[in-house]
Amino acid sequence: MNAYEVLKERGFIEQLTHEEEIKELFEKGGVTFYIGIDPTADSLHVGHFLTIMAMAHMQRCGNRPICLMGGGTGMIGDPSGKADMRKMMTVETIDHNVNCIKNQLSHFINFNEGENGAIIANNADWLRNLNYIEFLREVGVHFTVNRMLSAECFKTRMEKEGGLTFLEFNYMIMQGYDFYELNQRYNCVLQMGGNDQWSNIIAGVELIRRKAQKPAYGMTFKLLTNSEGVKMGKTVGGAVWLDPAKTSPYEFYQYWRNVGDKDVEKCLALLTFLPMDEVRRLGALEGSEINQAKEILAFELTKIVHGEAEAVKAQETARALFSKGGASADAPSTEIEESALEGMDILGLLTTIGVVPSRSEARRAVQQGGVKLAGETVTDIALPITKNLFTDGKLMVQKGKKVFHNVILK
RNA sequence: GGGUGGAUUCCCGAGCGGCCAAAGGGGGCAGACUGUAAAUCUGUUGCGAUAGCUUCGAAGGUUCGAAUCCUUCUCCGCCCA
Repeated sequence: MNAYEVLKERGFIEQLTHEEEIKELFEKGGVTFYIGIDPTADSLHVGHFLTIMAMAHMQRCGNRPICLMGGGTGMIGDPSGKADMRKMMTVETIDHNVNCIKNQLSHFINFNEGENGAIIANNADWLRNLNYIEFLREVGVHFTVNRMLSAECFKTRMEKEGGLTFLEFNYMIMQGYDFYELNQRYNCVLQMGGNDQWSNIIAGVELIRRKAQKPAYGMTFKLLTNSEGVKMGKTVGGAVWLDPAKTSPYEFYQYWRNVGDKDVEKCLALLTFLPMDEVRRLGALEGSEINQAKEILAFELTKIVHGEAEAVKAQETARALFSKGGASADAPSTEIEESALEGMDILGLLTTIGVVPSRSEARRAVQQGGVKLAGETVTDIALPITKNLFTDGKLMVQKGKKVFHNVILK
């Protein structure tokens, strides 16, 4: 199967600039393509992961990926689909983030020397030293404001009150220029990205075609949304990160274990390497059977991101906590000095281990019957925490149905 | 630069000088029902020990009393140039 067929079958593709030509291109293989990543944080998150999977599939089919770090464009901030202007980032933060992300990428993409070993590029290399006048003459001439204004990606910002600054308006041209540079340097002919990148991608395709008189193509992926159309990979606490220090493998596993029934098949197809026959079989499971599919999804995905050992651990922990009344040594845990128990009540315990943010909230949880110690529901909001509640120096605290926390006595 | 409107608790959004910790919705949390799903229903949603304390862009002021009135400042929208 060539890359086009793989991506098509798994449901990645949203839009293509030149469908037939792209198909032909992929049949031949050996395509150099790029995906841009903005260094807005020091870790990648689930949103990026979808594009990384696409990149991995592409590479497996014999194409050469370029990961373009937005060290230069990051200084502007992509306004696509954003309701508000982004905070400006300092060069130091951007460079720091670029390094962290580079490191993470190497877990998923093969950067070894070789025919289709991936390349890391950073647009800071050519964008930060641009000369304004020169740039306007060389690149600016190829864009009409009329056309830019009609771009979908500015739409929200044109209608919203905050407006669109000139700085951000230029983002599209910058990204278009990136594609041109990569085309010149590496003969990169295809840009891929999330569907929110469509306008930016077209800008590059058109620039190359006009300025260099060479073919160039673009492809966008479906955004990872759930059946209600809400972007996935977001929790109240923020994004679901790939960095285990930001989102622990257990939390990561649990996020996928809890996806909605309707989203399982899509996630399996897009986020794992399981063969499509298997994906379809799992997605067709009905009723409580679908839980098997969710376990597999969570396991496979955790395995890709955090490695097999962590995935096994997360799965075992989850099984133990949810089936056997909740005892697992690998649950999230906090160590407490024995002396700290002095005068501590249940509310104090809940806040110190961080399962609730305040004593008020802890009280509510207890009053509503949502707190269990070692499987026993707590009814007394003033319950003192003493050593004899612990078994072998451990106490399993449960808040609600899904939050488990081990307290370990030191 | 001129005119004008606005800034309210996580978000949107009501708010008569006292009955406002502040309506309503969303979201969150907890409970019931379940399959660690969805939908639904119930409760809850500033901090705190009941007391009490600190909130309504910021700082002052008027008043027994202010989110509500006045002054200055900051930010933002709209209109005109």
